[in-house]
Amino acid sequence: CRRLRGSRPLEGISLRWGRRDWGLAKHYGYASSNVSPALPLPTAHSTLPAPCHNLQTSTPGIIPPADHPSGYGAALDGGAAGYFLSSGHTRPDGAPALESPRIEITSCLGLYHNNNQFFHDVEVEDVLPSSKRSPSTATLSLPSLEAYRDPSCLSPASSLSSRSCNSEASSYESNYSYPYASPQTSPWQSPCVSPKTTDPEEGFPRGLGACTLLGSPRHSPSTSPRASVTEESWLGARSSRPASPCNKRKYSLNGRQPPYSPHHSPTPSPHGSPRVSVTDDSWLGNTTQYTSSAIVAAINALTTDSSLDLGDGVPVKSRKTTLEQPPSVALKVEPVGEDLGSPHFSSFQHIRKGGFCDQYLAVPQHPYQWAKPKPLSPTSYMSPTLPALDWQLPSHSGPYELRIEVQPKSHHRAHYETEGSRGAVKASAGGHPIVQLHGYLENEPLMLQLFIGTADDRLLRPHAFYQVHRITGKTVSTTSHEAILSNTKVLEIPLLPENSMRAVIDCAGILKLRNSDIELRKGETDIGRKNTRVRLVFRVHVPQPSGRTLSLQVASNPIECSQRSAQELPLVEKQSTDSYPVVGGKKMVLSGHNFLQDSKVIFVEKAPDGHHVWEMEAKTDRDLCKPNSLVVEIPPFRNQRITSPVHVSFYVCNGKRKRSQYQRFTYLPANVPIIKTEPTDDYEPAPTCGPVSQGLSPLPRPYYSQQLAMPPDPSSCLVAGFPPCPQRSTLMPAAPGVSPKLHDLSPAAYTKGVASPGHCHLGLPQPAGEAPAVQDVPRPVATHPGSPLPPGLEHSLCPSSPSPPLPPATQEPTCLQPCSPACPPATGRPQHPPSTVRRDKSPTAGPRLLPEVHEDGSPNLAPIPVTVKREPEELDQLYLDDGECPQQQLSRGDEHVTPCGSVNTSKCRGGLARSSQRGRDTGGPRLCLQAPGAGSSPSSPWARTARRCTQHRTPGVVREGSGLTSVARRVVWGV
DNA sequence: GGGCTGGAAAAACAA
DNA sequence: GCTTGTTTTTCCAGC
Repeated sequence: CRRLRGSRPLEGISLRWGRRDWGLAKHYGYASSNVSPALPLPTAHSTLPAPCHNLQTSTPGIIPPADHPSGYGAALDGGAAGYFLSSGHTRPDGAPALESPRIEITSCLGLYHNNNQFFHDVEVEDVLPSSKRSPSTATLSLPSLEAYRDPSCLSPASSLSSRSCNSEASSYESNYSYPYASPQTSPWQSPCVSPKTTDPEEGFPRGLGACTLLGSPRHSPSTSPRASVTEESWLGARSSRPASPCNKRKYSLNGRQPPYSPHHSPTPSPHGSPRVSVTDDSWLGNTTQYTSSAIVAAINALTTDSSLDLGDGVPVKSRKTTLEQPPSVALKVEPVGEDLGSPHFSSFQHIRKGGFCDQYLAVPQHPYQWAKPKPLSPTSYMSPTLPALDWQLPSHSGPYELRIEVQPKSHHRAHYETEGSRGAVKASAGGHPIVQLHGYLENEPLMLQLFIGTADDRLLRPHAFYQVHRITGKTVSTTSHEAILSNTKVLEIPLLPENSMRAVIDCAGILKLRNSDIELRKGETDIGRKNTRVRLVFRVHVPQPSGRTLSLQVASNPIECSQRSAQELPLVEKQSTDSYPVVGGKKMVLSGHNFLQDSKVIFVEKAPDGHHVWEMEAKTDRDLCKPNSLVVEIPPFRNQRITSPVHVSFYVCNGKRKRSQYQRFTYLPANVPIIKTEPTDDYEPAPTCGPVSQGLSPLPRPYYSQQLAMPPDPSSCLVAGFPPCPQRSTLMPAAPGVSPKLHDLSPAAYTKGVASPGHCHLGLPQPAGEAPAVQDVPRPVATHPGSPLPPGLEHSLCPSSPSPPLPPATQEPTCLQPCSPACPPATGRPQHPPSTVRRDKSPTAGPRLLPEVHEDGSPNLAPIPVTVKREPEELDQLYLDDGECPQQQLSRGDEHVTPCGSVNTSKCRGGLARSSQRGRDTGGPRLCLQAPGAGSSPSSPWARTARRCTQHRTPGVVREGSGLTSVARRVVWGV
């Protein structure tokens, strides 16, 4: 409230809302981010932690999931309910908590989903059990709606439906991983105070961010309503053309990390999305990422006293933005029924309110469109605790399986707001992607949700730079409806029994948001440059007899959305062979796109730590080379005496920076009978695959480094809120340092539809009918009661292991095995081999023998029997995603960065990579943090600040430009 | 006339 | 600080 009374003219805000944002705000509750610190949050404090599911997991003080019938739902409980119910409109002193204009929101759920049942309380009463009813009303103060851009600046060409709706859900990843990232992540472990996270939909994912909000001073009265005001915002309308560099996000540390509010949690509030930006080329190891995140959190806490002169070097604009604090927001929820008080419900509603993450920004929405009540309201929406969009969900559970019958094309040029639509995503063979829910025998239609997810090596989550775009017209046969969940546009498509619960996705296009716009969002740490791959993520919520909802999710194969990439980068879609004896010599046919006669195929073996152990350029048959096919001779493996399959990878290179993603390949022992596995086309994906995998893709398996690093334990696949399963604790203990990777449900799954171990867990753990899948704590496959062992499960044992038949193994071990080398050390990280090569400084020509990290035939390499490897250290490395060691991961591109593994001793050169290379890095212990900032240009204020800080060993902020190719922004703090 | 597309120039970045 | 190569974003034109 105070914020509204602050420097920013309230009138201005009103105008904005009245003009365009009103509808959205009203529906999505921008208030979330505006929670006033001053609000009486007796419960909030105690329950705030809930929002941050990650934290919950790691924080004893947080509501133990065990106490809750449902997994993450529990987390939502206290926090949400308590917060909302108690916050009310009055302050402790009895004074009205909300002095600023408020919006009375009715049936946020309904609005959110446009479900009738939630739309009106009355209806809810009549139709839904109290437990499923949402609070009748919520009162919001005018939030500091932060459109990612000024409404007036919307490109004329933009269609309403294509207007950006920013996704920020990715914060989840960080949250999720924190518990495992490092013990040092104290900030994360502390109870999250932010009520923001109470939102089930986004709460968890953004938990951190949310927490930050609440716990952060950002909510302090002084904060301006528009925390994320961009230059344009301040100055007014902007041109459709990016006003770069002004538009470039120039974060000040403050901007990202709000100061502490005495009223808030005593524990440092993690700042919004701590996630590190990762692009194809810049995927820095998770290690760094997470560590950095934790550090960021710590820094945040430290910086709250503002004693640090972080402002130096920070663009005024940035300061302006950061200094402002969002208007305080009060959310009043009036429970309709007894159950409304339940945390779940409250949480859900809260989420619907737009989550407290609106601090980031409000995306210009289509007022009327969203305001329309949705006619179809599948029961799935009745669940008050739908999982957040960045939650990793299984693709199948019990009899149900959500499957992508027809995968989308690997390329689809996304359109900008300034452009007209570029049409719906198409299927490779023409037509459009098709999704079907199997095992559902009810007559009630369900709603299929579709959103654009990430396709990098990290956990699947809404893509910050892309949004689904609803396509309409006479050519579109599938009806759809847009909704926004957690700032992520979601297309809702009915799944009708009469259509066999099958939907042709011909109504989904992809909208590209300008990098500068997204990067400017508060809390956004991802970078858009070269982050152009996405996946279509489908979700369906199946109501269970128990009244709960089972949520299934499946992601498509990666889709390259950039024009250039689509035109120039080689893409391997299929490979005729995925395994062969070490002797090599066999011809392998690669199918894909953009192959050239000069294309090179490089085989690479990586050690578990990511080091390249071996590299070999395979011979290609130029005469047979075609744009869509390439014939390559499998090179002999470096070691002809291996006793167990060795997983390697290869990629096609068309020249500098034009490399395909890694593809998997397995060398078999020379004396091992070859099992015919080709042609790939013949391969039939296992009917049931891991959770996140879509498993239907006949396509080859785009090789994702972390595919192999799938979390062995079920819990790992779960949302952060879940407590580690017994198996995990037993088999994979130690995991504070466990890499996030273990939780990663990478795209691996989608290759060949084989689920990674982790995926399997996800899929199996949730007993149908027992409780909402999303709320159930995943259990090891072996323990899963009602789930039959999914066919093809054996594949999950080692997704990366293609054909070699693997002896039957128990599911449990299977799940635990991911970290085992059996699953190839994550190898590839798309498009970065060169970096590694350079690092290795090994000869580039011909086979290279690098220091072997592991011996051939070691148990690690043996696909079976599956053994659990209890080596935390290795896990840490594994989680670096593609198996690259921290150093490697940090050394993206030409930059050589030392991993910032530890807070106090690591020597970080990330953001200062360039400076360091130029001898400006004075070295010494520093904190390496990721933080938003300005361009990475050495001459940029950020870089200068960083150098200065480094040289003087003073805190500073460095952020590599949005175009970071190697390392995300980070904060370098001289110690 | 609007939606789709393919190209490509301009601008922004990064090396 | 300048040059050059890349990548992103905006425009255009044709279907």
